[in-house]
Amino acid sequence: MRITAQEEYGLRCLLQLAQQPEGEPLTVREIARREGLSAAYVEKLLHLLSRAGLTRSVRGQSGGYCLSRSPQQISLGEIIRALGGFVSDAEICTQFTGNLDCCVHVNNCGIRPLWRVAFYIQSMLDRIPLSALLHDEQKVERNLMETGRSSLIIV
Amino acid sequence: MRITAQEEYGLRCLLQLAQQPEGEPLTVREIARREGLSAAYVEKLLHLLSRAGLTRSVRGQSGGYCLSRSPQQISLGEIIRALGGFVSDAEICTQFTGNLDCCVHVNNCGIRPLWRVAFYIQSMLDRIPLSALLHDEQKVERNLMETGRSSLIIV
DNA sequence: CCAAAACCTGACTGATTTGTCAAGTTTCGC
DNA sequence: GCGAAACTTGACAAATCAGTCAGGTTTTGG
Repeated sequence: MRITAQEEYGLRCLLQLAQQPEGEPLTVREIARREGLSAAYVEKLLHLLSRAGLTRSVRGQSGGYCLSRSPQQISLGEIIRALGGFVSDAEICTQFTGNLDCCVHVNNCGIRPLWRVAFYIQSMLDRIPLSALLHDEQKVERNLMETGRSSLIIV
Repeated sequence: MRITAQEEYGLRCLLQLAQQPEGEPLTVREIARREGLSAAYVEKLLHLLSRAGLTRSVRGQSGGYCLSRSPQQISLGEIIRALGGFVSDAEICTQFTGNLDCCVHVNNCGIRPLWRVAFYIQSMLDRIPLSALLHDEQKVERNLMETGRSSLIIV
């Protein structure tokens, strides 16, 4: 249960784009410079994010990448999923690697409640917009810790 | 952001031990049989859990493994940490793999709020005891979904 | 006392994930 | 046009993780 490198760096790239004035693309090279990553890696991450519909590329000499929606309209959940993401409901108990043909606990699976916890976490992240991370740190943290489950949207 | 195989299978082993009558050890071979895993793998997992203080081994001919505390006193957070776990606060921004000497955003790091989200998730799991997963599935799910953040302890 | 049953441990292999490289294609300024 | 600057893409190498193996040590029943 950890945030992968790909998720972290992909999110950093998006945060750079989110700070950009609307409609002005940022080049891969510039993002790479600002984040201290290789241009090749940033390209790979942005390509992943573009395929997921979160970013838009502008080709040609004065091209670069933009967010395809405003930071308010992109959730952390979407981003995490685009970058390698959560296991989906359909995969549960089908990806079993043990040496039985199927999950031993088909009927009242002891592990399934754990998946429910995972989905709960996911739904929490679905309600936090990218814009929430742009604000001042203390404010974000305060909001996150004080608000209850149903008001996790930080804005 | 995914639950690793090690976390899932380790938790399964613990759930087997949790179903055992107090003080009666369960052998690795029996757990392996019930979960459809290899004995070698179960040994590895239980060894990890023992080093974290969650299980206790009894050597010798009629030995096996027990939980070292009751299922009520072991939290999912502890288990996940024992099995490979969360990044800890101290590691943040020191494990940066980019080509700059340190994190570009030292002062008001755009990524740190994401870590806060991770810690929030962790504190949520710290409040869910292993015993919560022993109950009937529907009940667990209902409890999880209906209760607010401050009452996530399912019992 | 000794053999069987159990745990203990570190090395090893295969699979997956990370991150790089290289050779494209597209666009635009001049 | 044409070359520079940008995105596109697939193959690849390195690092990490999952799971196995082999050879221990400890305990106990007979």
